[in-house]
Amino acid sequence: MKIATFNINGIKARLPRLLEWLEDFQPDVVCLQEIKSTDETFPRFEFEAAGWTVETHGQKAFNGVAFLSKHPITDIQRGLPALDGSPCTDDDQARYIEGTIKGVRVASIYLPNGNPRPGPKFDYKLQWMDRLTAHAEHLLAREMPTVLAGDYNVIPHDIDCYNPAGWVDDALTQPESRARFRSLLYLGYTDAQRQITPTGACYSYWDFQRGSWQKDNGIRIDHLLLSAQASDLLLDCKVDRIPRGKEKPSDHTPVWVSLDID
DNA sequence: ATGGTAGAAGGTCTA
Repeated sequence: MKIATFNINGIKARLPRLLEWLEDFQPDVVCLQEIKSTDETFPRFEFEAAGWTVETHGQKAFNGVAFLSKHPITDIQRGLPALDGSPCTDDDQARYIEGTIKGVRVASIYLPNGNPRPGPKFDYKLQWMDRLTAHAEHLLAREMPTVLAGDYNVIPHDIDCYNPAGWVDDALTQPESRARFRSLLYLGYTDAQRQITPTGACYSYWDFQRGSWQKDNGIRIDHLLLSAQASDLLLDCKVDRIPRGKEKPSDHTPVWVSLDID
């Protein structure tokens, strides 16, 4: 079973490229971020016609997350709960969707960027991460394979950045951001990419500007975190750089895990 | 310090 995460940076602009990649790569589940569409304007039919189950949590113009799945999705939850587990009523940004697919609890996460810093956007990022950590802990109590996949907007270590010195003031490298990412690992989640490839660069994002892709000036911010039950099933995890090199690409490229489930 | 690119919109905002 292959589960991929892909920040597609606009579903309408990426539609033909994404359909091609789905046909080539044949994932079971894709966690999408930055669909930049509402549920109503998501091009649902184009995917359904190709055999995909579609579940979205969108908003106008910004953010938005979704699932594409070859298998049924059950027990869907839209939006990240508040710290106490109750539905969060004052968060109007669509950044989280969760569901069960073939017995695996899967989340598609678009964590706030947090720039500029300091300021309200960085404060929002940190409180969102606190809510994610609290919810991730609740998920462990289900004792089912769980995959938290998405654009975390966190560069976990300097090795995950082409030029750490140039990013010291950025929200993606701040100690507060990195500590909260580590708190997910301390709960017991495994960073699948680092389980398979402990050292070396595994970039998943290259800026559209300054020839970043051509110079491989990338960062690793798209992650798949696995509960122990999912980690026990982990066969492989890779970055698929091919989509980033095509015409009209997203600035991100897919990262995927293969789990030992038929 | 500025601007460089891209997407959703059809004016700026976000990244």
